[in-house]
Amino acid sequence: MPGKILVVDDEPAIRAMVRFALKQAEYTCSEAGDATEAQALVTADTPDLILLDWMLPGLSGIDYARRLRRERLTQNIPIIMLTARVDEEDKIRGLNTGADDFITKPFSPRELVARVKAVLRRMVPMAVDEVVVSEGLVLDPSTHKVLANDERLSLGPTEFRLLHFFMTHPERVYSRERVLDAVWGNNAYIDERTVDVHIRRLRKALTVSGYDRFIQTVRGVGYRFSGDA
Amino acid sequence: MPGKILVVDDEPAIRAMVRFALKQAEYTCSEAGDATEAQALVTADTPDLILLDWMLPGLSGIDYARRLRRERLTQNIPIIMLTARVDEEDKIRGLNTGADDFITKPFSPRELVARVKAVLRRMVPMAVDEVVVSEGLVLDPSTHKVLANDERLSLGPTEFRLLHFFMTHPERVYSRERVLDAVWGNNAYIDERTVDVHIRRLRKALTVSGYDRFIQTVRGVGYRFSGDA
DNA sequence: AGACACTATGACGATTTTGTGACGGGTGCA
DNA sequence: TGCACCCGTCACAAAATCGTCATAGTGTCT
Repeated sequence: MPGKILVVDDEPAIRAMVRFALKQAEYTCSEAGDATEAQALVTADTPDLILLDWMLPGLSGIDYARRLRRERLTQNIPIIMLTARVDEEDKIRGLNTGADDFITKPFSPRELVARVKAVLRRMVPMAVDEVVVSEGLVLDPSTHKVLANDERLSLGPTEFRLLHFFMTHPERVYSRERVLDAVWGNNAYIDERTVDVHIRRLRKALTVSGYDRFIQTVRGVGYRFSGDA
Repeated sequence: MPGKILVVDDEPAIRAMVRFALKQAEYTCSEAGDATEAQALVTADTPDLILLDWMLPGLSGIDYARRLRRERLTQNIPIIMLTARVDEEDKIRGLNTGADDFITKPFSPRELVARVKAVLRRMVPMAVDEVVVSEGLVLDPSTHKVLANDERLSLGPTEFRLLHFFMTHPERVYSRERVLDAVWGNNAYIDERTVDVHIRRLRKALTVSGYDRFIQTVRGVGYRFSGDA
């Protein structure tokens, strides 16, 4: 399950509490005391969610949130604002921060985790899959796009899953049965030959950019995805 | 926690109990015995949350909730429905009331306050008024206008929110379920295919200026907003 | 070479998914 | 009250994808 969370607050006590609560819920978290520190951590290892204190020394939480929203790389990261008092909430709300939620101090660990879960569930779409790359072949599950040498190629759902499976399990031969389990699901009543057909379709799609050679047939055993012939 | 809460119930005993419990938790509250009274109070001083009895003399709680949801000014106010018996809950749930939570009578003051707190906490800022731009497409939430190549195009409220969502979450694929959550709200009981229809309407609106290509359908998964084909 | 086993490929009908126009209901406004 | 608009749902059309089959092709072993 996903969960790198960045906590930005200048009060160590708060950070400690938050860290404890998040650990409890099996989230990993990193901490920063101000926007500068935070930015360093963000670029180093992009978090899945940011807990951001409203009042920060230096660049304020609001301004930092705006900045994050403007940058392409970070604009999809959900932000939860931490505010000291409730009446600040309305103020902030009117200030075009891109906050996805607010938590008012003081808050309980339970409350914190509940909100984090809610926001992650709502904002982070689908699975937090990683982009898979293999010698010029790029497969991105979150955008559902496949690029072969910067050239976009279109695959059907099954072909997409098939390629995804092979790209994440390269250099190894898989029997048709195993492929069926992995790509179609562990309990599909599908003829094994069907795998051949989809391999064929996938190959055809990859051929236009010369990547069909990546899919190799191992006679009597199955198929393998590999960079070398 | 400041919170103006409107209690709508025709039984004075219930109102008294609720009033007491809420005062205890430092909420201010106003009371109404039917929808007409309630509406007067709502327009006079918009509450932060409404406790609404299911059965009311005159306009029923369900109908009143629906009405509140439809009006722009009140559609963001969370509503907690009070029901007499548990099995009514499912019934109401299926009726597209916009209720955010349910409480079954009889209930303890403790439970009441807990639910009220929870719902208020869950309130997510809907208005993030920042102009969003994407390759000649300009969307301004504050004026509620959309420009495509300086050409004004008119969208319905839902289409507007849909476009806003996609423009602020580009590239990624979103399932119909996610889109419903994000655009219609987390607790709308709406058929998933409705998303298709609104996508269709949005596409038609964008077509005149050639921006319909931005909305791509990913078969078997959902939709994506992206500049490149 | 010939037989055999396995794989590649194109076609086809069936199924699933999406696009689209229409309808009825509801609301706000004149 | 009548009108204009917007919404959610439906039924049907259109399109994409799927799984299977028949057949051709390829490799392997004797």
